[in-house]
Amino acid sequence: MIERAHLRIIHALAENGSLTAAANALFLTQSALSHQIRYLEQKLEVSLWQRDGRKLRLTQAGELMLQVAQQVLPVLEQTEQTLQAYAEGRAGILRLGVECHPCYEWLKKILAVYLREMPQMDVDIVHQFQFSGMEGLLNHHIDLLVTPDAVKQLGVIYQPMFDYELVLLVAADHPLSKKTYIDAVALQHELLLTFPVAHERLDVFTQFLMPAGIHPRTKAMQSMDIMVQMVALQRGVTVLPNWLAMEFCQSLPVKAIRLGQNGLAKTLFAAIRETDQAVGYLQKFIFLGKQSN
Amino acid sequence: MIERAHLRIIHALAENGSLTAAANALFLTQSALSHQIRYLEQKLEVSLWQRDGRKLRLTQAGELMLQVAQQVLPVLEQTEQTLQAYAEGRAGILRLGVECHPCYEWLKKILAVYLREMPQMDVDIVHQFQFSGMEGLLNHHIDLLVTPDAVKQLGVIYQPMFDYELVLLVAADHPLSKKTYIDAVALQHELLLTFPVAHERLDVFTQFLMPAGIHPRTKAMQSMDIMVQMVALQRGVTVLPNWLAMEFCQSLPVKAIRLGQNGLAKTLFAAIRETDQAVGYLQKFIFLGKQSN
DNA sequence: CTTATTGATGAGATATATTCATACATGATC
DNA sequence: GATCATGTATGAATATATCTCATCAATAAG
Repeated sequence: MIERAHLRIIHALAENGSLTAAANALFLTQSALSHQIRYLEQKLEVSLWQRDGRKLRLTQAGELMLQVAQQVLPVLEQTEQTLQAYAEGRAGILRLGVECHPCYEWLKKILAVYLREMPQMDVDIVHQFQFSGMEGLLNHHIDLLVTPDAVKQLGVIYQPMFDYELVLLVAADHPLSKKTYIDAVALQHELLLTFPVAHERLDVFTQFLMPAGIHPRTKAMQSMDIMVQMVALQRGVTVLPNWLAMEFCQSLPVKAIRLGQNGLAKTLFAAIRETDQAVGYLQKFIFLGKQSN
Repeated sequence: MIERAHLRIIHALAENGSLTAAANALFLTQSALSHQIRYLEQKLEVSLWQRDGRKLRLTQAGELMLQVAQQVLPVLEQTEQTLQAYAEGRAGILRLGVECHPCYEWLKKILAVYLREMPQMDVDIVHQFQFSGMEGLLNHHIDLLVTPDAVKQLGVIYQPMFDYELVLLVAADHPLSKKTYIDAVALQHELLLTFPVAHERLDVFTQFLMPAGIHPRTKAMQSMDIMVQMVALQRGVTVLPNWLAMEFCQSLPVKAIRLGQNGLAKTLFAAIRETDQAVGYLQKFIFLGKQSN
């Protein structure tokens, strides 16, 4: 019944004083506006304006409609602007999932850049999932999962973003600190400080220690900073991404050592639903992620 | 760009779960909804929903649009209802003008009935005008003028509403109280209590005393009740509409006497702008006014 | 594997909106 | 008070938008 066009006409009429002027403002003919309102008046059985000399005067019904126009039109215009921003990938909520500690540490770096470049975007970070990050992605709890494991999954595509290497962190005066690389056996009698997750989810176990049948003592710790402090005090060793290890080498008496002769290389992937390939703000995140190398 | 139809579709989709169900709810085909949204998506260059299996899932943009729909649609529906009420003359503001004391007294009676029958109507009563009630009517400060003078005026039409007679009110023990009617001469030596307005605006002067060349002493009074009290105490006489006089005769020792052999007949008219002839709530007022006889 | 349900899409039919031409009304100007 | 400039109303023709129909594709259930 009442369409946006009608609100526009009533508003333009009030704004411009005459139908002719309103028609110009709307890039239509005076006739079009007259017909439109006449049609609406017939439907509503109420007149919205009266001729008063050669001007038009809004009736009480017309005044009501003008109020409504002033309430509704800005909402629609604002909505169109926001949708425009969505279209260009500038606005929205980026819902990210992270499952591993290195992912989270890397994300902290990249996020600052993302938020600076996308001022209208909000970001939600989810690290607790009922089952897994993948399940969260498929259930639409998140829209992008940062993960080192590109497990084949229907409807999900992976994009590599960031390459890094897992390294051993030891005290500068630790016996192992002279080596350029170490084998798994070298860790047999060390205390390995880890994050508090199942060993199956730690690459150093699945890809380095377990294949060699080595099972060092471990101690789970909540805070990475305290973990590194303890390493510096020769109270244990730990495994970190190389770029994090580098940072600690600057400020503390610790050293990073390659795990195995060829190192333990990893890649962080962005996993998104296939249907979301074209979504601007996801593309932008992946683009920035790739640049972080 | 975003039309009411689009909001309706998004809303119906969220409400009914599937496009087909939404289409039924809107009495349209599923095809129509699909085409509409597709067109909007092309214009906005943003997708509003995604197929998820054989259901549809709103995107973030779609969710935004749903929010807007939930904000805007009720406003438009409410507006249509109110306009419906306007159309049936049930809602609006009745802006009344009154210029004479009898008019005002009569209005008080009739207004209670009007407000009871028109619960959605507001009433404004204006009795102060820059120049005249007629000017107020033509300037749209009021929409209906209650007046005893049907002065011809272009663009204004009059409808008779209420007939009454002006009568003389005297104390029950006043010498004149025995008469069935009096002539103007009989008032020559009486003190005439009047409302505080120019004599030219009082019918008893213009239509009874002045034609006979009689100029009794007068005293202007603010309150009609006190005026009548003074009449009862033989401190003067006054002229009132017969229906008001009747009421006082019930409660006080006063008597009403006809002015002249044939009485001083008056009619209250409703004056409205010609352009407002079809306005429901004005018609209703005039209808009730006529019934008050 | 088949079937029922749901959404997408192109073509054609229908409905709606816009323009054009013109009539009508009004207020200003000479 | 006749003329002109300005503004609105309206019928008919045209342009545009919307809807339906027929059909395909995808999917979930039997």
